[in-house]
Amino acid sequence: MPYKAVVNIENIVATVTLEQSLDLYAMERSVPNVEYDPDQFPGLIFRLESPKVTSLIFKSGKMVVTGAKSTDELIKAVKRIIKTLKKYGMQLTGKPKIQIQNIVASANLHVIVNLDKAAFLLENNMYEPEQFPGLIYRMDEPRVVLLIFSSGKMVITGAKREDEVHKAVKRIFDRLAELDCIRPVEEEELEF
Amino acid sequence: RWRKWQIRARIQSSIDRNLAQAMNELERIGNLLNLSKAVKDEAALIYRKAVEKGLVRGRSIESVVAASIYAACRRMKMARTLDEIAQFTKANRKEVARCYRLILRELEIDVPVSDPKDYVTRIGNLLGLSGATMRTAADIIEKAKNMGLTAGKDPAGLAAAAIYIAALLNDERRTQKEIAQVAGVTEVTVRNRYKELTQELKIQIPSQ
DNA sequence: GCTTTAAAAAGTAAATT
DNA sequence: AATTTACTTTTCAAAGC
Repeated sequence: MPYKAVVNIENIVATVTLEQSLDLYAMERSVPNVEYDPDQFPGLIFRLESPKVTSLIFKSGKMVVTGAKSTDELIKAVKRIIKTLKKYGMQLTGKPKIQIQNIVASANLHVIVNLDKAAFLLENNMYEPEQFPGLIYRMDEPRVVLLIFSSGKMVITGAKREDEVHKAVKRIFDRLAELDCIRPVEEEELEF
Repeated sequence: RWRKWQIRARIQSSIDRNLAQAMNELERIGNLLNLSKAVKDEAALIYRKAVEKGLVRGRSIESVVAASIYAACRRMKMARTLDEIAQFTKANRKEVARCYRLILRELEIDVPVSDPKDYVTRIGNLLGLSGATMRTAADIIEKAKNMGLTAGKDPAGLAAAAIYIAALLNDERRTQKEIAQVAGVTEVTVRNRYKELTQELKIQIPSQ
């Protein structure tokens, strides 16, 4: 079974530290299209159209940026968020510190996975088709969680670096192969 | 020395009090679900392990009891959905599921993957179907498994469709609606599984 | 633990048309 | 019966209850 996995980064969650406190009430008044309801959630919600990301901004000057599909997109988005806030009169100084907290990716192994067999032979897994169609596998190294479907498609989450995603996909493919839990796809429609 | 004994005695008495209350709950829910003594005993054993490992701290006794019953049913191959069990508790399905996952992780308990055949037996009995029909349905499930049609699918939905087909083949037809109701799935799910099973297994349904 | 945000996978569900 | 929308699972941070 040749290894021909296709991996896609779907979402990057990152924290941004501005190192200065912010007046979210003033921000809500001057910046358009923001949501702020401190009774519901302490963060102000700011949506950037391009790159399409959503930011949760806190009064401590820390923010959470979600939705980026690459590191480049994430950095570009953070710059634009800060530029936009400045445009509407927010006083921002210093350079933001960006930290990736979680990377969510999808992958396709292009094989059929025998989930019943994998559930029996694999360690640290949970497969409850009454609750969810995927097998949940907690990998120790790299430390990520994979949601594996019988179609050979999967979700990889919990990674902090992109190489961890690729490493995890290769590792689970090898593991499933050695446990004899995969078989070729009869006929696969090409996706473009 | 004395203090250590005192602490141990206090912990033991708290476990005893917890167990006494839990066993009442277990008996109540178990009877409402018409579970046999063997299943209730298994659930009691699982619950006792959970208490000893301190898994009940910060959680309601009722939720952990419900989760223990679910785990016991799975081990004893007594098909019961989480919803069926959770309906007799104040907790919702999500909370019972959380406790169940905790039990699976923290206690070294092996629970086999849910088998649609267990649901065939339960649905067949609830509908008063013949043993022949249930055996036909079990055969359909076995063939579906071998063809890889069951992975990721709700075992209750698969069993419902297999029962629907088997009942038609054995001339004791039941409507999709009544099967869906006792199986705890929607008619749409029964129909979707029915289409897939008849097509992939090339089952010919005699027209009425 | 909860609240909010994003995203994929595949199954199931409910509301419209 | 086909669409659309929405929820199941997993991950992670933020501040506060």
